[in-house]
Amino acid sequence: MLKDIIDNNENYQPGLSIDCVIFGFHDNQLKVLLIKVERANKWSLPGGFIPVDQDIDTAAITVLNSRTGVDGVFLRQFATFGKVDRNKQHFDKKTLEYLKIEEAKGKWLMRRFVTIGYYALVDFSKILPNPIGRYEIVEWIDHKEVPELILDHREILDKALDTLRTELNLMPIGYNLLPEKFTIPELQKLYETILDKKLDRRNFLRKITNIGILTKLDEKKSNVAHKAPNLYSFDKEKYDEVLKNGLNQGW
Amino acid sequence: MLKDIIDNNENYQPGLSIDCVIFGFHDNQLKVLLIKVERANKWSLPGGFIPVDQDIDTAAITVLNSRTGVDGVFLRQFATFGKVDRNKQHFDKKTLEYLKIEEAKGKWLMRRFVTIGYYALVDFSKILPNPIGRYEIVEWIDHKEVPELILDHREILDKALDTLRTELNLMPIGYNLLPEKFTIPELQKLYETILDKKLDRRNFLRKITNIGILTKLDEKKSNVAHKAPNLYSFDKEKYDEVLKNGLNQGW
DNA sequence: ATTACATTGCGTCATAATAACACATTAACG
DNA sequence: CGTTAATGTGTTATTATGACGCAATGTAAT
Repeated sequence: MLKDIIDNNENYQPGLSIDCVIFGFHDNQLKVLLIKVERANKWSLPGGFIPVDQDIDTAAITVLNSRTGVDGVFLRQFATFGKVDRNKQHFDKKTLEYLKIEEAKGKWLMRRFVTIGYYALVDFSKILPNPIGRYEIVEWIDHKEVPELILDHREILDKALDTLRTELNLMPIGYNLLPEKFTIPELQKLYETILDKKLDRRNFLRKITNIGILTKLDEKKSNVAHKAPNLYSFDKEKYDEVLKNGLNQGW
Repeated sequence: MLKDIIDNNENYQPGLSIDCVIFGFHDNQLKVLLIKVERANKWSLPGGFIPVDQDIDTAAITVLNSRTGVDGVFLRQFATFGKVDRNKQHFDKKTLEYLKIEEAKGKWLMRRFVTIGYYALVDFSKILPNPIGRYEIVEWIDHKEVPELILDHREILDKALDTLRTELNLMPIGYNLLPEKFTIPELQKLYETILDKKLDRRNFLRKITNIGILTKLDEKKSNVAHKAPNLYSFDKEKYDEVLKNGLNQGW
């Protein structure tokens, strides 16, 4: 991958990259898909470069798809990061030597890269994290236990989560993060996890059902301790409508 | 400006630009600062390039400042635009010939540029639109009467307005768009203009004052037809607090 | 079997926010 | 000096929200 880009850097948008914050939900935890290259001791967000003949949104889809195998999911640009020194230490001379990249060829890697941040919401159960090459580790990590990340990836992740929190007030969420059938308590946990605060069960039920995007199924969750909760699914049509028009108009 | 960039394109971030949507409010109209180069028959958003030794936010401030003379105002990144063909027609061979740019030197201008969009809110009365060079026309234009724009600038403008509308529900607005002293009806007109819908006077007053960011002055607007409205100012401290914490939490 | 217990489902009530509207007040103007 | 077109203040009905109570349900311990 990197070799391809170095040998053919004319084919890629110079000085630009894409980084994806891929969110999943599992075990009542909001997880983030992170990548570790064996030689490094820090993790990073899955990212990539932009072919000159692709829209940036298309390039983002490619990044997401190459790591998760899924497409057609929720993927949204949220911010672009371009501090002067954001990748100063990343591709320095030492690293180039380590990677056996000729200095002339790798010089452009040492310049400042501006990166466009996208965040994705995916169904954890449908994803098989996909390492590219032998030396790469791809893992879901609880967003509360994210280790040190390279460059400004921590800032990017924080901003993504912040955006998600804000957009939670403007749009419905869950369709892309939960399996097809789910319970209200599960959906509530998702909200609580993202917002990092407790919500009242009863008020949550009222508010979420009032939106009119849920279909109550004639089926209960099985194999659970205590009272079996009812299963729900999203009414895709109404969900998409609300997603388009937004909720909580305000004015 | 362009000549400087062509001669020293090593000093600028390649393939990247910045475009600013600068909003002002005057005569009950939401105005946008647009630029027309004499040779062209289309208008464009004020934009610029990114020096390799500057943060992108800093470069955006520079663009805003060079056209308006103001700084320290509200300036916010809202989206990045990078469709493959977004500047296909802009710097084609013909244009390079017209501008007397050698093809070798101008070649990089013909490639796809990705542009980072910022929007600014400024006090109309404090701005003297500032043309750079003799052949440039800078003008405030009512957002409802914006003529044809170059490239995808129409899309950028629309997205900026859309973002502003959404953020109106999340933050207070007006401090940067209105003069120091203003009336409630003026503030309401601002909201109505941005949202493009009528609001009820009495409900607006209640809601806006309940936010707790307004100071009622012991002074009335003079020289007005009909009953003289009271003057208000923003309580900067409380305003900034709300701006930071947001309003309409939702969940 | 019976009981304890954690969790779900449904409901209540007080309070706050919102939408729709009535009426008095003010200043310019003919 | 009354008309007119604004502003300022208040009222009411409806809806949304926040804080709870209590019964129902299924698991697990006795």
